[in-house]
Amino acid sequence: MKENLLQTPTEPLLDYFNRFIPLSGEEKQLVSELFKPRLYRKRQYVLQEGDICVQFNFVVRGCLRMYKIDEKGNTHIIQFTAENWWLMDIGSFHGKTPSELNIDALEDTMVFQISHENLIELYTRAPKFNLIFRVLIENSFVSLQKRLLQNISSTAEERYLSFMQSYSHLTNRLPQVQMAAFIGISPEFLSRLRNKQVKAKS
Amino acid sequence: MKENLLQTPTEPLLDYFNRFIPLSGEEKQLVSELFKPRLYRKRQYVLQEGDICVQFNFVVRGCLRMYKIDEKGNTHIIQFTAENWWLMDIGSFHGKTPSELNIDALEDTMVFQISHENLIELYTRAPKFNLIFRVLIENSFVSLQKRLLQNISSTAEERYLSFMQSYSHLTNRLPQVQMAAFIGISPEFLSRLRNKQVKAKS
DNA sequence: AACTGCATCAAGAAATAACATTGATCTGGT
DNA sequence: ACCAGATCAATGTTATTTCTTGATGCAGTT
Repeated sequence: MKENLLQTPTEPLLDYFNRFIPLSGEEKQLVSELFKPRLYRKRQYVLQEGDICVQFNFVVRGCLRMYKIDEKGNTHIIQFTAENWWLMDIGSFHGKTPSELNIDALEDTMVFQISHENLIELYTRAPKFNLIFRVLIENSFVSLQKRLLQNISSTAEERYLSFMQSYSHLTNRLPQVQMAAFIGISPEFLSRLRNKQVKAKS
Repeated sequence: MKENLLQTPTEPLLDYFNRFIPLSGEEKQLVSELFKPRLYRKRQYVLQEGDICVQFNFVVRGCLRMYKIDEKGNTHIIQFTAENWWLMDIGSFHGKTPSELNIDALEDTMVFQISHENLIELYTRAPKFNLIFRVLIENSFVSLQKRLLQNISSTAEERYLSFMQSYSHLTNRLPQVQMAAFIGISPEFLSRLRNKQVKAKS
């Protein structure tokens, strides 16, 4: 019957920032005030197509996915986000426009969220965060570009191998259907690829 | 990979109102405009402690539960809501104050929701709904009172038996853990009670 | 025309998670 | 000392999710 949770202080988040640049007491205080904890359960939507993305999310534990569903009903995963990473639909968040993407939880997931409004306040009252978030975005940008390149230049098998390398921390946590939707192949074909790998090794 | 849904018209809701008091075409129109369909999957939150309850929910199919988690982490279920019933945290809804309660789905559940704002509009443009919702609330109030009385005056076994009677339509649909949390006993003890009943009958 | 790289569909198998039962032991109130 | 009920741990039982496999199809190569 224990279903309690959510009573968590902002520590993991503060630790995260601190590893970036040490924060002053005041800044910590600000973070604690402006970020709100929230629990999403497996399969729960964090953002649904058509809604405006109004929260910037930091995952404390669990795992989220951001994806698009095409006209045929197929799911294409843009990003997995597990512990100590950020996620939102930047376009929708900054443009305040309806999102074409969905975000939902692959596991029970605890996040800290900051609203657009509060983020602006954070920037104003502690300009240091401009730097922090700039670096964050730059990192994300780089890995996005890398992935794009990967994608347009490789076969399914190559993409699979590369995924296994880059996401080694997630590969035994994610269902294969989800990996397939990330790599861009059918789950059945992924199953066959893995099979082949195993056989090749013996 | 098909994850589409939600294309339902407002019919079940209109039927429901119609059985109460026949609606005019205009009123039907209003209902269709102001209530929005929404699908919650099993275990998804409809309302989370600390949020303001901004929607009045009518369950079309599936089942919701409203509950409180106490300091020890124990869950106490206030209400189950299945087909053709209403659910929300009235206090939070009207007072626009953060709720102390949670609502989540015990099955995949389809609801029609009306926001506070739109409900006011509904009352203004079709005063007949004042009557309808008054009667609704009165009914709920009566059964709540009944339950309270039950609760303070009976042993676990009596409460169990009474539950089985009053909720006969739900008893083979709800997991026993949930019934236990409603009746206010441990799931183990509920299991023993049932066992006893079975034996008593033979 | 045949071959390669993938998709789709359907059916089972395997793994995991949710739920239920049972025994043992404990507790607070009569 | 007894009763109503809790708690803990182990085990059994379903369901649900995930994975694999075979059959078949199709669009581009070769």
